[in-house]
Amino acid sequence: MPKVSAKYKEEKRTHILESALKCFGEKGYQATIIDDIVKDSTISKGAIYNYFASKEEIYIQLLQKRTDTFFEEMEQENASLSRAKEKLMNIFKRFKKQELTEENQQAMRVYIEFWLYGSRQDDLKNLLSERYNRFIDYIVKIIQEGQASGEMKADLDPENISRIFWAMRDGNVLHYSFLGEEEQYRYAWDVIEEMFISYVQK
Amino acid sequence: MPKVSAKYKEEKRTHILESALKCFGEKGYQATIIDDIVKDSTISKGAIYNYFASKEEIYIQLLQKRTDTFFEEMEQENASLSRAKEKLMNIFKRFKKQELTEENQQAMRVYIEFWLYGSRQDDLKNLLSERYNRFIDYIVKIIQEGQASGEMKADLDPENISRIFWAMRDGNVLHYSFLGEEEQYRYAWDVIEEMFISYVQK
Amino acid sequence: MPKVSAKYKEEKRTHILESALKCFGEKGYQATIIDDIVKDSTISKGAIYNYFASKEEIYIQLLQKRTDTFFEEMEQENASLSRAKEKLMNIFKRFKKQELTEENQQAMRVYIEFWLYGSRQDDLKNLLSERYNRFIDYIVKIIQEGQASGEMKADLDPENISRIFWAMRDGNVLHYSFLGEEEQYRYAWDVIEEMFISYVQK
Amino acid sequence: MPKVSAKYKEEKRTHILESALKCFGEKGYQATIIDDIVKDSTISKGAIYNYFASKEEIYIQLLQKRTDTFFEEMEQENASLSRAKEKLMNIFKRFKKQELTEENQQAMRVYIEFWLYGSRQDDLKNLLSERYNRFIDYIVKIIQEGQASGEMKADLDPENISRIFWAMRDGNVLHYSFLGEEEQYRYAWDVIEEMFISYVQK
DNA sequence: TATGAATGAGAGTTCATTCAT
DNA sequence: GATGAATGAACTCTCATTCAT
Repeated sequence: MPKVSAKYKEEKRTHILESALKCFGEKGYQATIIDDIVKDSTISKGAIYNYFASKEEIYIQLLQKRTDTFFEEMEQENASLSRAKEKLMNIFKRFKKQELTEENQQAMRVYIEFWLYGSRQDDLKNLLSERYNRFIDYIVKIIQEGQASGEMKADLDPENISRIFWAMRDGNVLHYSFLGEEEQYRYAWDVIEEMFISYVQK
Repeated sequence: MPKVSAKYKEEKRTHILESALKCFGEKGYQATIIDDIVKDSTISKGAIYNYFASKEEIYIQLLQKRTDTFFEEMEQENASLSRAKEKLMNIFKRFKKQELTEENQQAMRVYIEFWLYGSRQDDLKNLLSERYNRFIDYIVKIIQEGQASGEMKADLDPENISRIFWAMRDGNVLHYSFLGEEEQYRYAWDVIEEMFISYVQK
Repeated sequence: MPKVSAKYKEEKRTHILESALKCFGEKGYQATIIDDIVKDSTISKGAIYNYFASKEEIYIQLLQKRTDTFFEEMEQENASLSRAKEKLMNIFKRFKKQELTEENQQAMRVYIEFWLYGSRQDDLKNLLSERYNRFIDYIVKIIQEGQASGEMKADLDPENISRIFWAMRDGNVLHYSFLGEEEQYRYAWDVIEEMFISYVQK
Repeated sequence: MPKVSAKYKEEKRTHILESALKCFGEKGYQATIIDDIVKDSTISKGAIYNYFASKEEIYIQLLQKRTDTFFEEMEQENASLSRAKEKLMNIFKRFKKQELTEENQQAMRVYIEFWLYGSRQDDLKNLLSERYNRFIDYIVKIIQEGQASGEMKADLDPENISRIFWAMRDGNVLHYSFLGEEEQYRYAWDVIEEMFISYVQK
């Protein structure tokens, strides 16, 4: 019989992850020290290590959680849409709205940094690959739907197009997270959407 | 009367920078320790500090050197081309060829990591901003030329288009540097070129 | 809820300071490395840095603590004495007794070294100036009392006399700390007392 | 047959010593790095090591040279004086005049620092002891002359008196080198002279 | 479970000294 | 004799992780 409820533990985990995201976003993963998270969360160092085995694990779980949330929300929103193009445009819309919060900008930074960091460590690489494929697949399916319904060009390679989509998005986020210019980010994203949609549709 | 020739010193600097690029590329800037560079270059730690004031300075000089080289080479190649579209396509071609070397893949990684790293330190931020603007301007001018000659759509915002160009490129490089799949990178880049060119031209 | 009591922490601090004093005394401030203090105190390097921000801060706190102790003790002893001359003689007595311990000899050395060291760094200079003035003032007041009560010559400049007092003391300590000859130090100090007292009194 | 004259070498040595004194005075012995001396003297690092075996040796020779110069000059000045008291007063006068130059203030600092530094190393300790005794003896002889001629109290212990003299001087110099207040230094020295002379004379 | 003091293996950097030219 | 580039041991300080309480 556990001393504290599962709910209590889950909340504490979430609390730590939120603080970690904030710290990683502000200072970067490598530059963040555990004491930063202690200070921000007001949870003791020992307690943090009760919930997570290492600093790296905090990072990983953070990523996992955000990825899961992204797909849950996207799935839900897109469920009501029938056309592939609408779904695609909805994703563009989401990124346009969502990413302009301070919190999200930091989250993006964290995720790019981790990408670089993770690409040198085999155990992480698998994890990141899986995650990457999930994102790729998501767009692949939409493109395939569009091709099936005749909305999109039949001769597109869905996987390649999907890669391009995420490359554009990550590139834009990379620049934005560095430059911090909301207006220009949004503006660029609009034009990217136009370019992309006009390219894939018939 | 200098002890060694300027050429000798220049070569030594270059040698250190090459080793540093290799190490940074393999392990990342933050994860690379000076002793890695010592081992790779077989130059003593003290000697390295005779040529560079700090690990950060090595990074900066690396960036500077590569940037300069890029512009020199690009300028030269493009000098013989008269049409804006040709110039643009030449840049696409260059990235397609160039980036597939192992060395270049690492260089890209280094440059993206530094971008993240630098975005939290004011002194570096200025440096990176300047560098960024140089790249932006380069494409801006080509777009403007294309608009003036009637090759490209008149209603494009050259600066925005340039941002998009670099975002796409950096995004693609980011993915490629992580995934390391040459074929797919090249393929994606081809399609990006097609999409981009067809979008900007009349 | 603190993990350990304030008393525990205070004792640990004191323990570190004692080891530091011993090391600084034996090898000098600059020549002492943190590992010397680690070895002597059997407290880990990290723990030392939990209590003090830097090697310099250890030094400063050491100085502060000893200065405070000196004034507290002196104040207490002199409280029961009514005549200025008695107070002055009491200080002489104290130095004669006190300084012959090994520990004190080292402390003196440390304090002189720090004086030289600090005289080149502006932040320390202020600190040392303040401390110096505290010592000067202490004797100034006694001289003024003596002048007011008619025990001491009215035409003395109390501040100058005070400076001379401390110059003589520091000079004597400097020689002693180098030569380590207790007997001669004590003997010299007796004669200095005689010379000084006979000069200031009516 | 030497390639360069002995005179040339001697000048070069002197030049290095002058620069070293300047550097040591400004930054302290330990804080001075060889490159400071290189810069100030415009003599190459290698050349400096041709003339001196180590940084420490530069220090030692500096001390030796200044000590020799002091005694030579003092001997010469005092040769023309017949009375012990006059000789003593002449030494006081010398210190009053001499020490107020910037150069001398630094020299004093150097000498005190070295004293502390040297007191922990046996090889230096002997050297410094010898030097110390030379200074002690110098005043001892004057006191003895004064006692023989009846100018000074017969019951003084010349060695102790001499120690006191140097302690006062070094203490005063120590304070002055830190505080840098010429006026007060001079003023204190005047009063010390008065106190000392009146104490030793009949 | 929670706490935060303790640990110690590194990290970047410095600098006296050497030695090939 | 002169040069200054090269060397590498040594230094201060950091911080992820552990563990007694």
